[in-house]
Amino acid sequence: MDNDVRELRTAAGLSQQALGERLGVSRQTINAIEQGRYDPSLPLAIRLARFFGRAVEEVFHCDD
Amino acid sequence: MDNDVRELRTAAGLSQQALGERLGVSRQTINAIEQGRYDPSLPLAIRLARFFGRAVEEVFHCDD
DNA sequence: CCCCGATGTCAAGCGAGCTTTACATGGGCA
DNA sequence: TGCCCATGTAAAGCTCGCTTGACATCGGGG
Repeated sequence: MDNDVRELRTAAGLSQQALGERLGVSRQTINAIEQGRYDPSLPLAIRLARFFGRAVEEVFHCDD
Repeated sequence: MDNDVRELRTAAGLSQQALGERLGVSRQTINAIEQGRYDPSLPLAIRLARFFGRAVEEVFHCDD
């Protein structure tokens, strides 16, 4: 399950810290998601996608 | 965070057990999600939405 | 050179997601 | 009546999602 969070975030000109604050999570959480260390919870995934104006499926890609 | 899983499942004529088997999770997991006892993980949410031919956001509604 | 913002990462801790096993209820059908 | 399917629920256990706090590195600007 990889994702486009880093590309979308940098394209938006935001730091991991800034994005975390906008979404109500810590910068470590954003970092872990970008690195693929774990998947976000469903509510966080929806907030992330909505923040970038994309569908969840467009931001998070299942590898199967 | 409520969802339309029960409606979609019954419309598809499937039992909780049958749906769980199709998606690779237990029937208790399907039951808990339908009852809103907890949210599915992101990969399971994507599998559920895809199974019913919907977008994740169409099946799972954030209450905010 | 020193400072600072941005990133990477670790450890400890807590609650959520999911499992298996098990027991209870209600409905339909022989 | 008895059986079976579907559903609801509970306990115990494991891993994951996320937190705070901390420390390390790198690059740029004074």
